Amino acid sequence: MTRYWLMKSEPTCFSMADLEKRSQQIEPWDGVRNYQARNFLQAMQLGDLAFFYHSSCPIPGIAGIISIVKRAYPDKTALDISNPHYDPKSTPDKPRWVCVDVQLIKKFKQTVSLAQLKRQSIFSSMRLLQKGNRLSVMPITAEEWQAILMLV
DNA sequence: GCCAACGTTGGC
DNA sequence: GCCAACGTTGGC
Repeated sequence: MTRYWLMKSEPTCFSMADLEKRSQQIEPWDGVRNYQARNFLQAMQLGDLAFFYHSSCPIPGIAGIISIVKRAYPDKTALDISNPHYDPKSTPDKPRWVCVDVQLIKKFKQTVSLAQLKRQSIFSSMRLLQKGNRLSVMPITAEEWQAILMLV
């Protein structure tokens, strides 16, 4: 059974438009440095779908749909001392962080904005809208997924 | 730039 | 194990 997720990225760092330009429109989703988010990455199955969310930008919101095309594997950026996400506590023997590969499925013509989601009470229970929520990877229910697609 | 909320660190 | 201090996230 397909499961649904939401994955955040700051577009100045990596955007939907960036993914669109990649070879085969596939990219490792790396740099996650939060244990709860990491555990969600590890739970992802091939073919799971996710919303690509743009954060910390003029119009925060969902920019499109991506698919998990490679299950969790060690995140090499944690071992690279020159990488901003370098973590000295992660080692090749005991990698602490993981990434998955994602592939572009659909880029929305217009972002489904956070403001739009907030306008409808059906979304108020979403983890994304909970006060103080900062998780960069989170599950979405099938109902939430379908309801958001109606806004595209 | 501000600030609330959260996670992590480290002293005790 | 507690908790204050600090760094980060992310909307506004």
